[in-house]
This record gives sequence, structure tokens and C-alpha cells, in this order.
Amino acid sequence: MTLTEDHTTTEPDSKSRLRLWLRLLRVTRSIESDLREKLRVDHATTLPRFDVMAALSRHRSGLKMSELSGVLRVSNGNVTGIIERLVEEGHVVRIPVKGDRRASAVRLTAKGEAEFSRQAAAHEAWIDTALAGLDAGEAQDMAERLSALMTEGERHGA
Amino acid sequence: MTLTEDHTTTEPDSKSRLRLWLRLLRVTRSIESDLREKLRVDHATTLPRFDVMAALSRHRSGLKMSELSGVLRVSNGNVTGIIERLVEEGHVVRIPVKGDRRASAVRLTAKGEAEFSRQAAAHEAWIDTALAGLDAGEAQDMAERLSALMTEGERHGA
DNA sequence: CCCTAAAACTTTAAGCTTGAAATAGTTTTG
DNA sequence: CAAAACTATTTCAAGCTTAAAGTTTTAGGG
Repeated sequence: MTLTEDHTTTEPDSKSRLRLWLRLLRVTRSIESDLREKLRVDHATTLPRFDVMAALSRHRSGLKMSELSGVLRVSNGNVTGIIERLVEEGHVVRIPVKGDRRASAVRLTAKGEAEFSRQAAAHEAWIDTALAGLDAGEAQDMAERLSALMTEGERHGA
Repeated sequence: MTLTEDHTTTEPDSKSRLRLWLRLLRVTRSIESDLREKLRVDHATTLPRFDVMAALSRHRSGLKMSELSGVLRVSNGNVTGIIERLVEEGHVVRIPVKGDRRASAVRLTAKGEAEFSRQAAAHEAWIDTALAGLDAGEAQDMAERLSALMTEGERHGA
């Protein structure tokens, strides 16, 4: 169907895509795994906890549990457990939602905010190192192609 | 330091890289999550199980437990549990390693091979759909950049 | 031979994750 | 207004994941 078809070997596009997928998986898993280790060793935390704090950091006024699981695209029950630990650590507080006794919202404490800014700085520096092999132009280029993918797929009502 | 620096806004490269990282994470997580669901619903299995079977499918003569965890880059204990379930399902068998009573190797059964080829076909088709937004050229391009990243980082002795 | 170090695994504790079932509180309807 | 339908969240069971500790076997000296 494509005009740029190679009629000699004619490897189906699905092969290139599969290869890309495997590489995508390898790269993100590798970086993610290093990231987890850094968070564990240097900050005594985990990636899921970091993700939750990042979300709360972008919403200083707090988020309801359901909003949080919506933003992070994870299950409700999942968030319950993570918040439980963040509350124990004193990084997050629960606040009742006025007018609805079923719901409760969560917000970073001062301690949580302070801790998160340290973590976020380290995180950004670390990602910069991990992706140092790409210059800003390449990075932007890839980011655009990826977001094109996302809007096309349009899954999960992103 | 770069010659292509923009002296007006001068956003640091780390910002582009961070954005790329977040998008990378979003895309792979989204696809992975759909993949998990497909495997669960259509094939009554999980991504880790699929990964193990894929590795064994590429090594028909079998792999020792340690080789398997090496190939998959996961911990030893992890593989133990997954193999346990694959054995229960009859998709994999353990074979003693002659000359070393500590070790044991694993291999796909006939049933395992048959089941895996069904799964692999569905998997490739599904990835093809998920990445349909990229043509073969773009896919190859991205794949190359990613592998450059991997060899540079050279982490975990890849 | 014996003793110690290393190797190949398995087990364990703790945390993440999901989908499904259970709770509790709200809203809609007849 | 009471029953039914719906929402927000938690609880549960099962599986994945890791690091650390424990087991069994092998390999190397002495």
C-alpha cells in the first residue's frame, strides 16, 4: 500500500514496529530500574510514591482519591495503599471533602513539599544524564512523534 | 556549549529530555497496560509469563534459571515464582542439569510451544496496531536512536 | 580429606498492581 | 419518603518484583 515499498526484501512494517516496541521497552525499563534504585538508596522512597507526590505537587490544593487515580491512570485500590504509607511518613495528609462524607482528598504537607523538591531536582538531573545521548532537537523530535501516537490511539480517554 | 543554542529563551536541554522521558513513560505504560489486558482476557496469561515463554522460545534447548534471569534482567527469586506457575500450567518443564545438582534448566513443553505461537502472533499484530501511527521509516529511526542511547549508557552490562 | 569460599537456587518480607467484591454515603424515582 | 441506582473508596485475593537471608552443592586450597 505504501508508495515507498521495497519490493526486494519487503519486510512488513509490523517487524520494524515490533523491533521498536522491544527497544522502547528495554530503554524505559532500564531507566526506570535505575531510577527506582536511586530513589530507594538516596531518598528512601519508591517510584510510585514519587509519582503520587509529583501529582500532588502539581495540585497544591489537593486531589480527591479518585482524581488521583485518574491522573495517574492506576486503580483506586492501588492509590489507597500508597497514600496510606505517605500518610505514615508524614508527607501527605487526608482532608475531608466538605459536602460528601464518602470522599476524601489528599494534600502534601510542608514536610512533603520540602522532601519532594529535593527528590524532583535529583530526578531531573538523573534523567538528563540518562538521556544525554540525545540532544534537545532529537528529544523534541521523538517527543512529538510519541505524542502523535498517543492522541491517535486515544485510549483510556487521555 | 551547543552551537545550535537559542539565546532568547534558552530552555535547558534537561527540560526537553525530561519531557521526552515523561512521554516515553506514558506511551510504554499505556501500551503495556493494554497488552496485559489482552494477554489476560484472550490468553489467560500475564506479561511476565509471556516474556519468559518468549525467552524460552528463542532457546529451544532450554535455559538454566540463572541464564533466564540474566536474559530477562530480573532477579533470581522472581523467575522462581513465574516458572513455578508455568510448570503448573504444563507450559514448561524443569530438567536437571547433568553434573551440577544445584542447577536446573527449563524448557517449553510441546503444549507451551503451541500456546506461545498463538500468543506471539496476537502480540505482534497488536503492537502493529498500537504503533500504526508510525511508518516503517519512523519506527526504524526511533529504534536506532534508542539503541544508541542504550549502548552509550552501557548499564547493567547490556 | 576437610574447611572455606563461591555458586545456583529458593524463601521471605515488604511493597506495588489489578479486578472484583464489599462498604458507606448520595441521588433519583416512583 | 423509601427503594433503587449510582458513586467514592476500601478491602481482598492473586500475582509480580526486589533485596536480603538461607539452603544445598561445588570447587579450591591446605
